[in-house]
Amino acid sequence: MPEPRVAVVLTPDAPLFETAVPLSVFGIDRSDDGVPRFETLVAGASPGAVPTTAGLTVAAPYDLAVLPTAGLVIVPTWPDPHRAPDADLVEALRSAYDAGAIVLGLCLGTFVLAAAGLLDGRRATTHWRHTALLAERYPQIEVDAAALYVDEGQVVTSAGTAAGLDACLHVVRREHGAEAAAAIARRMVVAPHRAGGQSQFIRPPDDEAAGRFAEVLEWATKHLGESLGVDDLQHRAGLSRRSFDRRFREEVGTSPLQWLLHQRILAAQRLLESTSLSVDEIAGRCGFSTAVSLRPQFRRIVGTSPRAYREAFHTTS
DNA sequence: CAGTAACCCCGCCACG
DNA sequence: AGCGTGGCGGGGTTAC
Repeated sequence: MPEPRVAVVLTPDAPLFETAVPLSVFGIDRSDDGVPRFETLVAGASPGAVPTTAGLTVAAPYDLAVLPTAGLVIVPTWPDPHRAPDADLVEALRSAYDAGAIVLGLCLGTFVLAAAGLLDGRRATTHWRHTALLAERYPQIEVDAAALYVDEGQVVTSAGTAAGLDACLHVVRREHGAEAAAAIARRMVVAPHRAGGQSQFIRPPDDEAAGRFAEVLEWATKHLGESLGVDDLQHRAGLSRRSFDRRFREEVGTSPLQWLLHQRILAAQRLLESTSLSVDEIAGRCGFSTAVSLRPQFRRIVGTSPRAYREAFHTTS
């Protein structure tokens, strides 16, 4: 099987962070973690070197001709929502779409997709500062200002900056499975599921079962202190134990207990960062019976002891 | 650290 | 045949 080809558009006056987000997800070889390798091509929207918002200048090795050859095309940003995208970018995007490519617009990249007509009659989102402008200029788009990202199948759009990361991971998950997405998230050291909960997620409307699953996960993160077991989650999901285990791995990319342990450790890290509670107290609040049971898990997942973590956090920031 | 009890979780397979 | 479900077994992991 050939490596899936991903094209990332380098836009004029590129905001560096937004451009780097999809490259960090797709452009790094993590095949040693079981993640598929992507052939990631950076395509310049205009020839030559491009200045970035970070003050440095970058050059793209490819041009817009590669867009129609890619299976996934990402427009990470656009410099200014009032500025109309160039005709050749719009055209390249359209032919990529017509060739069957998935098109992903992050942040203001949504405006480029809109200009290409790819969002007509669909739901979409963009950076919260410009959702009103998007809705005003494109009344045929159903703008969802509350969504982190919106999945319309062949077209996916995300809200500002960091939500682009969620959208990229979502596409990996959809196309290559939760296990691959979880592995990437782990390597990038981001939470595979936003701490804020699943309520921000806009899922495909037909995905009822997955929505129920998400509800259970959100409930679990709010009751970590009650030392829930896997059977508590299973019971709430209303599935048999066997089906719950199976579905959990498909949906989340890890086993229920391992997920729970990760959530507990994440909670412990937050408390270590933001409070001066004793490790014992923190252990209790995160669902460990004592600090004794917290410590080995903390070391396994974070790599240090709770105390060392707290100290390092406060001296680094 | 060591021992034991409890729990997890995934292959296997029968069932609808 | 194909597909999702769920009981069972038990090696492996985790809790105390």
